[in-house]
Amino acid sequence: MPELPEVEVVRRGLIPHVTGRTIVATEVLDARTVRRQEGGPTAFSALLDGARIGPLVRRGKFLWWRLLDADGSDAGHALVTHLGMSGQLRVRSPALESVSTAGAAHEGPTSDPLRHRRASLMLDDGTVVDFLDQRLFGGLWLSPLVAAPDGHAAGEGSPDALLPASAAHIARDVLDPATDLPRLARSLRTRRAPIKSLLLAQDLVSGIGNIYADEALWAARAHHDTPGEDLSQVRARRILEACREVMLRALEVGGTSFDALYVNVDGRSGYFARSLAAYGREGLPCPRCSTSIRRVQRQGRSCFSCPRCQRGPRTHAGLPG
DNA sequence: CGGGCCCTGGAT
DNA sequence: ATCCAGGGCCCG
Repeated sequence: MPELPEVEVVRRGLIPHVTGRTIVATEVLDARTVRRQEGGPTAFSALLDGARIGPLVRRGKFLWWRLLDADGSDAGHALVTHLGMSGQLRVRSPALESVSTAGAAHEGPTSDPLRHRRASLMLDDGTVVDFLDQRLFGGLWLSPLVAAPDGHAAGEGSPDALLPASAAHIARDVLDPATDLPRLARSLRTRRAPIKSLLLAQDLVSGIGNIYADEALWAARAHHDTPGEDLSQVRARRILEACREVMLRALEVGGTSFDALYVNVDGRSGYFARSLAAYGREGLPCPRCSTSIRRVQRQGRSCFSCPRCQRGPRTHAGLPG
């Protein structure tokens, strides 16, 4: 599942292939992929046609492409991409295409590298960027730029404080130098909701999904059910620092992937999955104390934790887990 | 702030 | 045939 590190890997992978290029055509195979677009896929394609690609910027799990007019001036809007659950951005060059096609013909339809292709952008040098998405939770759209109120760079890779209006409600992420961790920790401590819900709330702190939330809570020896208001400042900070560390570590090895849905921009999977300590490890030993990792459901999502290292507020009470 | 929904395909 | 996976948005 693409969370911050995976999206950052995609951003870095795309940059050399797309920056400075011009979009000469777009193809929308599934109209549902073009979301929140005034005028729908038709307007989407019309506005993108002829646009030049400027900086690629990421905030949390949102990745946007700044666009320039033909004369190099800022177009005032950005191409926003969100990978959702299963989205991928893949780069194809004419030279590689024949290789891929040959491989697919040999191995059958399930290994078709363009399976679940929903949209494509054709660039002026022949490069094609494909958006693949099995579950259709991801999407592409154009959004006008607005200024981030704090005046800092809007996200990783941003030349200025401008960001898409449709991402303006997304908080800065824990890797953003403009994020004030102590202040964020204090704001978590004003909330009654369980800490894991708070870590997943993208309008408080962005980029964290179910996997890294569980990993960070494990690393910080914190229980997912602990209300934010019950955390000390030190403990809240420690959890946020764990979020930062676990995502930096994932970034170093190219992101997480374990169900073959996610691959990076070159089509290769990251391999952080090997070093997951809690997530997806129900019944397996905790790497710290060997107690069996336990899985419980919260708000329809799985939570994996060590019942010994991560003592919670309700270990004896009625809730399952 | 929690629950339901979107959506597909692999597992059971 | 049914369940499960979950990011983000919308609802009450």
